[in-house]
Amino acid sequence: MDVSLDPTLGCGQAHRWRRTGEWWEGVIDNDIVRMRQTDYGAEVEGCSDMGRLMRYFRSEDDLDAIVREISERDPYVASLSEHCPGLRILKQDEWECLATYLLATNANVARIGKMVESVCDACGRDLGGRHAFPSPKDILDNAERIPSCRLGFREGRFIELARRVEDGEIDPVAISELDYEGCVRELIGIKGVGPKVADCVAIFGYGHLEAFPVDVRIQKVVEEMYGVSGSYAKVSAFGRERFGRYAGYAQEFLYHSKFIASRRTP
DNA sequence: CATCAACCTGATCA
DNA sequence: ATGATCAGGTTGA
Repeated sequence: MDVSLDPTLGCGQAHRWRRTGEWWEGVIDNDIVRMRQTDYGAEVEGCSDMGRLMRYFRSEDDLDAIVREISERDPYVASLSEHCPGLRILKQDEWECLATYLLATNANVARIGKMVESVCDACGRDLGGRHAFPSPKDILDNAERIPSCRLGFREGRFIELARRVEDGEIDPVAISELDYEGCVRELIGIKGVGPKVADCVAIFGYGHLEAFPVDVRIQKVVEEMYGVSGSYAKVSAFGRERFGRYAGYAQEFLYHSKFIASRRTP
């Protein structure tokens, strides 16, 4: 499997990966996984289920074919993939992805990571050094520790989400049966989940690669490059129609192009 | 349906 | 150093 760890794990799609020297350390389910880049792919330590790891990295995604397909619709955006070869969209755990992105509201990537790690430390199973992402029950059983995580206005939404999932009002597994539109419709009904978070969960948690999440950065790029602006619905629909079933990958390429541009311009 | 302030906190900027 | 600003948005008016 071809993969570049830096753009894949460091771009903010998953929030539990930390880089120390040449090693990336993260938590997948109940494993503390360490990875480092090799010529051909990645070296892995600590993973008890390589099949799970392959699914996590969506090893079935043929990156060249995806870029080719995007290229038929928009060669320029496809060419942006050269800035981040080996970038893969991840397939994260549904519940973890939903709960994590609920916390992402109006916070920067650094802060999201801290909130997530804090919640894991406070409520998740101790794996030895790192903690697993807590189940809804873990959160409810340790609710008194949540205030120390300093989630701010997200705290109430976070606990309510845990309660509704634990009570069966929300079923993250059942949502995986739905198509993209059904998935988003279902997610948006959750308090604290708007269109942006729903799209992120649809793509990173449920594997709907046609989702085109529009954050402030993508909003600016799309306006600059295509002159498209306006409501969330309008811009994200533009992305899906323009780039097709791999719009999510196109979104990543655009995201990284903006990153490079903004770092070059003081 | 579009617009807009308020929202917790902390990292970043002036 | 210390205060303003803003951040992978959502909500409710």
